[in-house]
Amino acid sequence: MDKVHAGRNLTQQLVHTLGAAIVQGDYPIGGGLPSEAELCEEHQISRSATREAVKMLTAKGLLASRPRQGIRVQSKTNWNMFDPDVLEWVLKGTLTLNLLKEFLQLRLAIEPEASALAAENQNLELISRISLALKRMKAADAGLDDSLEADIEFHMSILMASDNPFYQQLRNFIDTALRVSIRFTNRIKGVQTADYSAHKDVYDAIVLGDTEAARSASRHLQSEALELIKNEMDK
Amino acid sequence: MDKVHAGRNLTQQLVHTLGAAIVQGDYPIGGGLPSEAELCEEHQISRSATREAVKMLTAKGLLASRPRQGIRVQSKTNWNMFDPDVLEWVLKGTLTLNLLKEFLQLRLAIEPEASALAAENQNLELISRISLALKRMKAADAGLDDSLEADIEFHMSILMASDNPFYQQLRNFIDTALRVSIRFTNRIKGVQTADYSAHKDVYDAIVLGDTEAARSASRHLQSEALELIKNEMDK
DNA sequence: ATAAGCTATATATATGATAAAAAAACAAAC
DNA sequence: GTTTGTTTTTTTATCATATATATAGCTTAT
Repeated sequence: MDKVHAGRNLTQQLVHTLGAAIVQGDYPIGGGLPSEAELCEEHQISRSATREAVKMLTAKGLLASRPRQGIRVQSKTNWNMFDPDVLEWVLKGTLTLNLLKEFLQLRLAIEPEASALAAENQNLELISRISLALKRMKAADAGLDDSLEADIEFHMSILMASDNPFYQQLRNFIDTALRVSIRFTNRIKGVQTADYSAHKDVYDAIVLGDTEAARSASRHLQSEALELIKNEMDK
Repeated sequence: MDKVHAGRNLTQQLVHTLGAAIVQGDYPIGGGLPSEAELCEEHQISRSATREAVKMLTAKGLLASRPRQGIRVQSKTNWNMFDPDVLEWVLKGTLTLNLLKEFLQLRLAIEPEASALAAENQNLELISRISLALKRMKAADAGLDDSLEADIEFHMSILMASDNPFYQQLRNFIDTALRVSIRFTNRIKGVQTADYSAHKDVYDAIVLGDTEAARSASRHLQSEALELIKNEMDK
């Protein structure tokens, strides 16, 4: 069995194989994929499984199919970039400094506002999770915990504390992106441990209920990372 | 033929019927849907069509299915809220002032930053589209164009001008949400025509390349709408 | 009591046949 | 010669049925 797809059923295997291939540009946008029958041939699976995979990719905005016209790759503007699968394919397939920059430009919008909401709402239970994540970061500095996991946990708990389902839904999105892009950012500079105090600033502002300070501390944290990438791109 | 679903094939009809029903809470979260076979019975369609619909809803994060366990509704945190279909079902099915507030809290993060990026990038071709939308808004004030369409076009063109694929991808999302929620916001106060000058402020700052002014003008525009909702909720 | 094995039942997969849709080729009318 | 209407053809869409596989719950051996 294909180790990459272990644990998945045939349909899901094909979804991931095709999804990654499409995003990587193996099939021309607007142009056609192999026909249903040819896909069965190529991948040696039944029409049911093939059709179900195509339908799932259609649901994610990557494909469209019509009789006589075949299966076509949709234009990029139709791709559900916020679908964790699609995002993962995009990041793994075409990760560049420029894409990383664009991702950070989005976080620069999201996280400061989420922090501000967290400060405003004062949901103590959700805020305590931020505190725990911060402790994990400190422990990671001392080599007692995983730095990446602690960092992710911190940012996830902020999104949760916003108490807004739209921000909360972005957890999967940011989680996926952080995991994929971390090797990139870490390679550039000693990012992982240097910014504990910057993270603490965000937490402190949230605990105090200082909306404006939370927004600004979080913005500071994000824009530093963004500047790092921009500098790297200028080289 | 069911007029609501005209023009769609059977699979897509079932996707929308089930999607709307799930989001509205017709089926218990975590609990089960009718079995595959029962769904065929109920909707009088074949297993292929039924399975393909279930797979599409699975791709959107609403369902999960396993042998012997059946088809289950996923918890809300797994729903791809940024999928235009899901968003439409959520907004149409459960639109409340609170949900509208949460949506505006997200726009408050996105649009100011998109405006800032637009000002920074100075992509003249994309910026000219904002100008056209603004002209349409003015025309709409004089009854010569559709107010809602012009307003949507304005906000879409700003997202495009950000020149960032993640922001651009939010076009579908914000487009859907604006269309559904407009009857709500219009009902509250004379929102539609009053804010031409506020929109123009955003455009002017972008044209001048004044990043900070663009952010702040856009933020002002969004937060006014948010305050309106909050006041309404306090009544 | 616990773990290995069995059973029942749901989805997963395979395959054949038919329907419907739409592009392309063709024919007719003007 | 261009337009308009019709037929052809190809592809997906749908249906029906058979088989495989996975798993929750039960059974049984130890």
